[in-house]
Amino acid sequence: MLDTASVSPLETHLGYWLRFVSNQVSHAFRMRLQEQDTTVAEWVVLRDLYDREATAPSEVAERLGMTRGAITKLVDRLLAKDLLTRSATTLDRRYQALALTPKGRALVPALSAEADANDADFFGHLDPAARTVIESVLKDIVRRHGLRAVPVD
Amino acid sequence: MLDTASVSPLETHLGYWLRFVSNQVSHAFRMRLQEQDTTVAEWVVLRDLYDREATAPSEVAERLGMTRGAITKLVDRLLAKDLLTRSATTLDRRYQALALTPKGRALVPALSAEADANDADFFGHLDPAARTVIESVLKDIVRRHGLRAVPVD
DNA sequence: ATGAGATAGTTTCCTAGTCAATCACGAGGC
DNA sequence: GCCTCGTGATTGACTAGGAAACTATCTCAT
Repeated sequence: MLDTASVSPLETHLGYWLRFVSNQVSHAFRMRLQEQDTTVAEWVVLRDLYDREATAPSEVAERLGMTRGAITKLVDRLLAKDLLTRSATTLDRRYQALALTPKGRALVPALSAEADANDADFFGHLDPAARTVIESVLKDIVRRHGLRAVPVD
Repeated sequence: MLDTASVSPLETHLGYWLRFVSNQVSHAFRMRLQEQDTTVAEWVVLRDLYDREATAPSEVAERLGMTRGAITKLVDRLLAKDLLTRSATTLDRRYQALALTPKGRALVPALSAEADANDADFFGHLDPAARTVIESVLKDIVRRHGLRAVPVD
């Protein structure tokens, strides 16, 4: 018999279950988006741009918790798909202005519906009390630890 | 003013908060493990091997929800660190036997302590009732949706 | 016994990130 | 007015993992 006394099982950690469920939710969402030829990262950027007139890549990076390099590449892909535009700004030529194209703007509600459906699929059955507990605990943890922004994956 | 009426904010999704917190927990854990020169994926494999005499790579892959290819590479790294051994089995020469080295075995409790500390850091303050609610809800969701195994990242 | 699949592991190619170096631009001290 | 320094964006090197092709081995029906 192996001596395993000093090591607690992974399943005793709440973080384990959190990650497990979170990954399943994300994976299911990824599958949904795949049918719309979109990735989760792309969705998050499109969503971020949806309620702003125009915004700089570095601001998007900041809000989404990604590096500027990642945003550059992500934006390249979205440009290729004609979902957004990247244009120079007049005031400070270092900055770029990102904005959705009509095509990009039109896509967001459809993706948003997938997000809603996915969330309902996993959490729709929760009774309101439980949902409230979870939501407030998670937000509280974010408040305690979390200054950093939206993680993507 | 932009027309954003039809699109619900991300923050209304429980999955958003779940991912947010889960990523923060994972990130903090990654930082802890980094000080021990270990990655999360390595930890999970070591932990998996800890309470088994020996096991085949494909079984590890199955249990951890990774591909066999990923395990091959992960095992290569762990071999290089002298944390486990890979040896042929006599009965079926396709199979390999993975087992911890003494060094690997000795490392696990230290890593486990980090995992405990990390979990306590994020969830230690929860009152038992809230913790119970969350745990049971998460496990219930896994039961409903989740046949797939432990996600790594 | 042998040939057709099934299975274990490895390898190759691809993707999507990070990090660090670099380039372009602007601001502020002198 | 310049020079230095900070900042925005891009690029290249690197990493970890997935998908699928490939190799070796085993199993089983004939």
